[in-house]
Amino acid sequence: MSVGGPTGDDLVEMLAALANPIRLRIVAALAGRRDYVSQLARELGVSRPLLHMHLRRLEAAGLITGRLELSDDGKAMKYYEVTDFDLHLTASAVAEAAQTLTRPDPGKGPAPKEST
Amino acid sequence: MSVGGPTGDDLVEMLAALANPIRLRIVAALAGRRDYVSQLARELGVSRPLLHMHLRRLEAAGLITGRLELSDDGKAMKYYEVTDFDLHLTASAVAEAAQTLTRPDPGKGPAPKEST
DNA sequence: TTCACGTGTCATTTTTTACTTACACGTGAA
DNA sequence: TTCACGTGTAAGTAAAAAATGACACGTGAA
Repeated sequence: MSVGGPTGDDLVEMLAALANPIRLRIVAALAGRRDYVSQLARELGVSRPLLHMHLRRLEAAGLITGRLELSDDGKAMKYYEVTDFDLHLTASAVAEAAQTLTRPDPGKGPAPKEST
Repeated sequence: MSVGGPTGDDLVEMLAALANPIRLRIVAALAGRRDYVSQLARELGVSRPLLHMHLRRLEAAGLITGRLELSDDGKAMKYYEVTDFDLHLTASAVAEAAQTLTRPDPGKGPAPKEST
């Protein structure tokens, strides 16, 4: 067992979170040093509202975490850092995760016909 | 160097391809045995046009490959099978891949202002 | 010929994501 | 008070992904 296993749904969420250039760069930026929102927005060249959205998606997937801190001059800064995620993706790993998928409920019934 | 590395763009494409319940189940289904389109559609309970779209996305990402074969009774069947992909995702691996991202050209200029 | 089963695509709608703009709130310093 | 800098969110639009339905084509068997 490499991963110890996120459920299929969790895996989809993690993959979807990483499957975006901006979010990939966010994770990359936070890989070394933690950072606060406004500063990160400046570094990546994106607007804060947009960054905020991406940060939420990454945090929801469990790839980063953020906490609010008070700086010396009294400002509330939200610092984000990456978690120790470690995903090993192979065909068999995917096969295992897929067993716990609940999302796409195909109705279990007969597949949609078309011609007859 | 762990991965040997898909470029950032390729990585995004692979992740996007896997970040979907149906496609995850397609890979899972093909993990053991190869299969042809119509049969796979029945097994997964999805329409062929939809499956076709997902197969294309997976194949474009290099996760599966398909080839057309002629069955004994003369029918053209397209068989798909998984490739030997092996993605190891960690914060540092992402950081490395992010360096070769070309997609989200932020214009390189000053970050979008808002208040001032 | 017609049916069953295989292949494929085009057109359209529905649903999500991505993104921008504008706003509101709080605090220390000028 | 006003400015600079931090936080967050709501509203609306643009773009991309997902999904459906209707086609067209080919072949062996009834």
